[in-house]
Amino acid sequence: MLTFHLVLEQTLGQNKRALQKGAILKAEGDKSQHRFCLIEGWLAVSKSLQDGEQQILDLILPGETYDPTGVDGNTSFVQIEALNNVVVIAIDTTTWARLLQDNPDLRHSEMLQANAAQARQSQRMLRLGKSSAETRVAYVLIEMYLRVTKSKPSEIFAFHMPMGQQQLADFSGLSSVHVCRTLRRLNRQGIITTGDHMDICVHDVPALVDLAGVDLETLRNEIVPTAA
Amino acid sequence: MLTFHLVLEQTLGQNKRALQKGAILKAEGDKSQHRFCLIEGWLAVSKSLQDGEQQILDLILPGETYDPTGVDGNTSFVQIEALNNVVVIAIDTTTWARLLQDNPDLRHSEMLQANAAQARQSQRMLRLGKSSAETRVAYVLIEMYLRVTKSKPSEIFAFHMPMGQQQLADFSGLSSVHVCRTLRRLNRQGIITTGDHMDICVHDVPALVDLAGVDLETLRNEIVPTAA
DNA sequence: CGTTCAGTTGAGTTGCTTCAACCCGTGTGG
DNA sequence: CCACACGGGTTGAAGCAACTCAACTGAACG
Repeated sequence: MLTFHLVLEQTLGQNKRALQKGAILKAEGDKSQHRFCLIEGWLAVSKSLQDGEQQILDLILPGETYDPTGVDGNTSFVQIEALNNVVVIAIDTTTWARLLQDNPDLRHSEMLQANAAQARQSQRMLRLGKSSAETRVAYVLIEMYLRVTKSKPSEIFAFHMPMGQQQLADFSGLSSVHVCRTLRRLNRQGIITTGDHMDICVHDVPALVDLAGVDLETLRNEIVPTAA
Repeated sequence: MLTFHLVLEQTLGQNKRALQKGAILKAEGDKSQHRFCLIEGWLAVSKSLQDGEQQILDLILPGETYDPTGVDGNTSFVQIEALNNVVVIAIDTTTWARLLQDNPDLRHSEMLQANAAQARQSQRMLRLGKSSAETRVAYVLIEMYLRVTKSKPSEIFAFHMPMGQQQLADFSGLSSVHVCRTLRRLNRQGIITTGDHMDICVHDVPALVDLAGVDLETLRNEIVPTAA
């Protein structure tokens, strides 16, 4: 991951773009496709039905990359939104390919990243299809907990998610009202406390892990690419 | 796709394996990872909760490939099951990498394939999170219709899915009972007819497409890699 | 001080699930 | 050849989890 930052900052620092919270990411160049490399802030990748309902497919954290290109190599079928103020580097795909070619470490780390993303998506899909609201919310909290604290000492059980309850709802496939209730219930049971604007503090990790229906270490290996 | 078959048959025909309906695919070699290339039959990639509930994440059709490798490059976090009698070729990952290296066409087609798979998964996730049972079932039917008939003349509106209602339920995130009801309703409305063991015949494509909440041609471009 | 917007809570509704019974085609053993 | 069990699909009845609608709160902001 460090490698990643260094390489990019050095070679492509000039392509850096800062975007306000709520901004929609679009490739700027006319037709050329881009891969987005996130330096700061969070992105949400989402897709929506014609009736306006949207589902957040994945969240992207600093140090990760994303390419919204569709099959036809032209249209993008997803929407990317900045959840807070972000800094991204947009690299057109041919340049990116060259970078990968030249830098085995980057190639390796990107592969791990892709595998992890796939695993996360599978986990969420499983819960979307077969789990209760409580499990879905608990799982999202655990996943984000693991991803946020991946490099930090693991005694910290508090983190911040820059998103509202509506967005958490769009991520976990629930209504915002029900997300609220569920969060409140977890609060009352003393499992977590929620602070200003999605500051999450997990008090009872085992309980939350249990609700989420996961094994913490197994999930970490599956989902967080650092370890490998 | 044809390229794909030819290349593989020629170079790796000896690794072919035939498996009975219901068999679980496992890498056979001790520790080495494999990519599975499906020649005949259908595969289901699934994941399950500890309580036994399982979600089918994707279906794999002849001509497609799948690599179940997890982040740690060791454990697989998904299960692969043969939905009917299948023939697969298992290629260990280093050989596969060499194949990709040497064969630009294969590389290209695999990239399209991967994009399409990603797009399909996004579509399903969207519906899993935000849609009614009717929409989910209709979408699955449309998706499989497009994938099955991709190369065939598009006047054929009938196809076969080698899976039971329980499996369709695991795929669409519903109970088997409700899948049954939904299918029955579509029958009564004259939109489809279901025959022996999941023979699907679509009579009113526009209606089904409408229920699924998609545009047929847009979806085809997004999901079926042949066109590009 | 009024407006706005996210979060919270209650009340009522509904879509899907669960449970259970039943049907029917297939296979199997007496 | 019949009897029987078995598994998948079908249908009804009842329950419940999550949704919608709507009202209220409180913080943020002009």
